[in-house]
This record gives sequence, C-alpha cells and structure tokens, in this order.
Amino acid sequence: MRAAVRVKRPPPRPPPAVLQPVAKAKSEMMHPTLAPLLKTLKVRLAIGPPLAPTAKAFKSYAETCASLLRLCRAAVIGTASPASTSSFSTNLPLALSLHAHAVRSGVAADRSVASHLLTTYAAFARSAERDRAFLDCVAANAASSFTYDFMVSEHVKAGDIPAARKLFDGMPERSVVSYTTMVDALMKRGCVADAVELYQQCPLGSVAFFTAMISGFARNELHRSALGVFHDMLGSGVRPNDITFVCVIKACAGAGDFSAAMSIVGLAIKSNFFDKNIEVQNYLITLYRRMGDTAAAFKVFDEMEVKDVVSWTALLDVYADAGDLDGARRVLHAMPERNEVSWATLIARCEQKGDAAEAVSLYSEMLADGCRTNISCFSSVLSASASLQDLRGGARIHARTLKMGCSTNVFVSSSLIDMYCKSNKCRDAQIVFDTIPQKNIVCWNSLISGYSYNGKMVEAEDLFNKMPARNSASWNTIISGYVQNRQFVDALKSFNAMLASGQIPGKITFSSVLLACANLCSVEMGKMVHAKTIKLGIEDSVFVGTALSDMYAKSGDLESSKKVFNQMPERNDVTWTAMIQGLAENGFAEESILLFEDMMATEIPPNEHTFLAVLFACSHGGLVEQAIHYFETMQAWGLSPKAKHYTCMVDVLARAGQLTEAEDLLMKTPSRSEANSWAALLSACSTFRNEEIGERAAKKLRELEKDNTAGYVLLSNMYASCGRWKDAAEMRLLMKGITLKKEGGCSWVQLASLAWSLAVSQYMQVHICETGAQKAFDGPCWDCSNVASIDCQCEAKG
DNA sequence: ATAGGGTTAG
Repeated sequence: MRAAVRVKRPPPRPPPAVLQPVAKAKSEMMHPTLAPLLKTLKVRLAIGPPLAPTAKAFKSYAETCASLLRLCRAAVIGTASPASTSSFSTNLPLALSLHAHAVRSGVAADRSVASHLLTTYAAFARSAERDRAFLDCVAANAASSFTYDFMVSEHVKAGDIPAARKLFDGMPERSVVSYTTMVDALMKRGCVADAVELYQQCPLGSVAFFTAMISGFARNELHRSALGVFHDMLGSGVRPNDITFVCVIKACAGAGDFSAAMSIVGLAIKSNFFDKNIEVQNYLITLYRRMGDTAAAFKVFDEMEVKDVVSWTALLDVYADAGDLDGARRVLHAMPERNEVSWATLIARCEQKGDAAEAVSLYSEMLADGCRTNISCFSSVLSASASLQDLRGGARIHARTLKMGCSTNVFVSSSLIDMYCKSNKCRDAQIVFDTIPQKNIVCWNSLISGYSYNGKMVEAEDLFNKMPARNSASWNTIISGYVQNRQFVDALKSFNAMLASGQIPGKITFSSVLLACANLCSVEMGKMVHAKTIKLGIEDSVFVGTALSDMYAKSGDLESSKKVFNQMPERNDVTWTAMIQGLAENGFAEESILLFEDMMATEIPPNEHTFLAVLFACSHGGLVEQAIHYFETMQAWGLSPKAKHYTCMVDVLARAGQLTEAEDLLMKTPSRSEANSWAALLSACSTFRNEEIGERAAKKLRELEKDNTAGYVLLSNMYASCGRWKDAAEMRLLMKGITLKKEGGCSWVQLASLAWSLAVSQYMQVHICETGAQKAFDGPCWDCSNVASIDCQCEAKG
C-alpha cells in the first residue's frame, strides 16, 4: 500500500438551528460567553439610551448592540458540539429582546445594527422576522448595499429566483456581489441567456463575478463561451485565483482541449495557486484519471501532504477506472476512513466495467459495514441488477428505496424503470413511472427505451408522442429502438422528424441511422446521411466513420467503404473489425485476412469480435490452416475463445470434411450447451454423409434444445442424404407430432452467417453508441445571444 | 457579515 498519511478529519457539522418555544428563564441556559456581555448591556439599558445623544454615545450604544447580535449568531452557526445545541438555540430570545431594545432606543436605525438583525434572523432560520426586519430597515432608510445583497442571496438560497430577481431589479444600486449571486443562480438553473444579459449589463467586475460566469458557462456545456469570459477577465485586469483556474481547466477539459487544460494546470501549479489546497489537488487526481494519465494521478496523490477521504476515493477511482477493480478494492479496504461515496464509486465502476456481480456483492458488503446508502449508489446497483436480470435483488433494493423515501427520486426511479424493463417487467416499470411526481426527460427516456428493449414499439412510440419535451437522447432512444426491432423504415422516418423538429442529430443518432440504411441496403439514403455528417462536421468522429464504413460495406459498396476507412483520421478496434467483417462478408476472404494482418501491425489490439470476423473470413475462404492458426493466436492476446468462436471453428472444420476433428473440438468447448455448434456439425454430416457422427450430434442437439426445429430438419436431411428415407420420414413425423414447423427456407450456412454478422453488428452498435453521454451543445449563442447553438455562425464571431 | 470551486451519479 501507499505511504502512511495523516488524515484530515472534517470539522464537525454545525448543529441545526432547532428552535424551541422558550419557556424557561433566559439566563439559565445562556451561553457562558454571553453572560458578561449581557451584564454590560443590562448596565447600559439601566442607564438607558442617551436622551440627547451625542453622535459618539449613540454609535457606541449601537456597537454594543451589534456585537451582542453577532455573538448570538456565532453561537448558532459556530463550531459548537451537537450536545450543547439546545442551550445555543435559546439565544433567539436574547436576539428578540435586543431587537426590542434597538427599536425602543432608536439604534435600529443604525446601518450596522439593522444588518446584524437581518443576518441574525437568517441564522436562526426565521424568514418571517428576517423579512420584516428588512422592510423596517428600508423604511428607516438604514438599508445599505449589503442589506440588499444579503436578501438577494437569501432568496436564492431558498430557491426563490423570481423573488431574488425582483429585489435585484428594484435595488437602488446593484453591487457586483448581487450581480454575482444572480448570475450564478441563473446559470445553475440553465437560464444562460438571462445570465448573459446581466453579464453584459454589469459595469463592474470581480474575481468571483468572472469566475461565476466561467463556471456557469462550463456547467451549461458552453465551454468556449467560458473561455471567452476568461479572456475578458484577463483583458480587464482582474487577476484570476485558484477557483478561477479550476473552472477554466474544467472548461478546457469539457471542450475536449486537454492540452490547453494541461498547460493551465502547469501554469497554476507553477504560480503556486494550487499549493496546499487539498480540494484542488483532489480535483487534479480526478482530472489526470479522466485523461488516462494514471502515473500523473498517482504522483499528485503521493505528493499530497494531507489526504482526506476524497483523496483516497479519487485514488480508488484511478485504479477502478483503469480497469484494476482488485486494486480499487484493496484501496477501499486500506483507506483510513471511507464514506458512502467511496463505496458508491467502486460499485458504479464495477457496474460500468461489466462486473455486475461484483457490484451487487459490494453493495451487500457495504450494508454489512453499516454504511448508509446513497442515491447514486442505488442507481449503480440497480443497473447491475438490471444487467444480471436479477429481479429479486432489484425488487429488494426497490423496497429499500421505498423505506428510505427516495423511490420517486428521478435518478432512482429511472434506474428502477430500467431494471424492471431489463427483467421483462414492463408493467412494474410503468407503475414506477406513474408514481414519479415530477418526471424529468430521463424518466420518459428510460421507459421508452425499456419498451423498445421488450419489442413493444407501439407503447414506446405512444410515450414518445406524449412526452412534454424531447432532448437528443429521446430521439436517439426512439430511433435506435426502431433499429433494434428491425423497423428500419420507421427509424429513418423518425430521423426525418428529428431534423424537422430542429433537434440537431449527434454521433449516436448517426450510428443508428446508418445501421438502418445498411440494413435497408439503401446506399442512396446512406449517402444523404453521409453528406449530413459532413455538413455537421462530425464525419471525422471514429464512431460516425465506423458506422459509415460499415454501412457502405453492408450495402455492398466496398469501394466507398474502403475509402471512408482509409480517410479516417483515427481508428479503433471496432473500426478495424467492421472493415475486416465487411470484406469477409462480401467474399474477399484474402483481403480481409490481409487487413487483419495490417491491424496486427498497429497499436490497436484486436478483440474477440475481431477474431470472430477473421475466422469468418477463413471459413468463407475454406482456409482451415489459417483458421486454426488464428484460433490459437487468440490466447496470446489474452482472449479466451467464446462459444461463437468454437461454433465458427467447428463450421470451418466440418465444412472441410474434417468431421472427427470438428467433433473433438466441440467436446472441448467450455460451454457445451452451444446448440449452434452441434447443428453446424450435423449439417456437415449430411453433406459428407457421416451417419455415425451425425446421429451423435443430433442426440446432443435434442438434449440441449428440445424445441430446436433446425435439429430435426438437419437430421432428416442427413438421413435423406444417406438414403435412409424411412428415418428421414420418421424425423418429419416426429416433428409434426410435437407441432414444430420448419422455419422458412434458410439454410444453416445462411443462418450461421446471419448470426455472425448480427453478433458483430450488435457489438458495434453497442460500442458506437457507448460514446459516453452525448452532451447537448444547444443554448444561446455567446456572441449574438439569440441563436440556439454554440457553433452559431453569426457575424459577431467574425 | 453577503458572491465563485473541488470525489461518485440516470
């Protein structure tokens, strides 16, 4: 494990400002430090307010009053231990009496006293008294810029943006603090246009103000605008600080400009902006992790003087994100202190990396550890249950969310909907959906996706039409739903509707749409879609390029397919696999194998689907030796052949007449329940008239799948080919007896090739779609404020 | 005394 460290414990939480009705004598429960001051006050009160006060005497009296109020407040929001909460909360009556004295003596009209009354009531969570104090303050002409700033911030904290805005607009003069508060509140609610208006209108500037704008733009995915504000800020001579740098780095990273992000990190570190700032260093660990620079992330962690739970959790995630789930688990157990986020992080990563079983088991471990659950933890473990189709476990978690009162949280309920749909329980998903009081778009999208997963496109379509608002994910969901359910024409229709609605299609949209074109063998449509990707400037994306090349190959236009492939600036394993598969499917076995060899010369490692594609090429070319060679090479790449690879090998061997070898290999198959392989063998037995192996294969096939029609058909064919007409007829009769029907004229070879291309294209679809969440770039244009796109081509941009 | 940031997440 890593070097021992000191652990910074978080400061104890301030006690909640619980207010109880006051019955007992005030002095009894008074905070000790208040007692002498109260005495002073009492003396003063006994003397009474100056009758003909000199300015000096009045000010002094007001100051006493103000400092007492400050003490009341400090006792509430200060670092008191929870045990003494009740005695502190009794400072409210003192504050009330101070207020009374202030009014009677006239010092309430003092600006300082008036402000302290406001902040004191706010600290005691007495909004009615606070509001009255504010009105009195305004009436007594004692309101300062601070008074207004404070009230604006109070309304924002309460979530009442309209009230904040009304007050802000009515202020005698707006300070930069109020501007900052308003702009930040608007940005956090996505009202970018309003925030921009205030930004342009604000004559002043401060670090916090500019930083709020930068972070606001970054939050709304308008990264270039964020950088524009940074530029303005430097131009106006305001010096950035550590917070500004964090926001700017976020904007660069969000815009995908990692080299800019890194140079700013370097600059900030060199200028000592990030020194000893534990939170910023924690963020740096995360940033390096996201960039895949594991070594740099470890370096930051190792060099930190003080580490807290967040640092350790960030370290855990460096391991987990890099795929080292074991390492991450070790960190989890070795860290000096862990919280629910630490557990949730590891659970989420296990789920993402495909180890759903581990996610579920960590969840139980977490409960056993007495750790409280978390909304994000619920959604991860529910996703894990969904992929395991663990309805029982999922329902148990559902019960727990009900108990904890968070079952209708949009995050939790979206995951519940997904879990029920993946377990084929659409009705339960619908019930969960119906009970969400405030559904957001994701809830709708989840249910639509769930219905299409279950092949219920009518319901999916109905929901899609009914939903109050759609985002790009909604369109992607319905389009890919149609594609998955092989309603390719509907997919293209939806794509047109999407364009007509003004929603800009993204990379995910194109991967589905191109798959639809490929399946319709509609090169014309595919070319139009291709043109659209060029117009949108996303044809260079690996995912779009792969889908394009795949579409052309599937449509039989290999020239275009190769052209796209060759022009791609970046290729990944999916890209190569698609091209290898495309060549093989179109009968260019040798070329396909040559391309596979080209791929071996690159840095990109092949995956199991790549091997499936090249084995398919061998099988088409009848290249038994080559197939055996590649099959054996798989292990060297750390890939263990799956049932599909065995099926393919059995097919290669069987079709070359090597029936004994094929049977031997089949017996070695790890998952022997692979009916398809036996069917392939049986099919070859009929071609080569080998009754002995054929009957064994048929027996196996019948054991594995009693209802497998193909088995009976193939066996009957085999008997027929050997001249055993009686047996053949018997088979047909047997089939009729158990009311099986021969599936329409589709030979095994056709079936096999269909199965392979389906497997590969499903794999590619998943991988093309897993580009990560496609972020909406829509929003008001930074330069002209009106146009709804960051890439607005307005003249202002020049 | 009031303003801006930083670990997980559909």
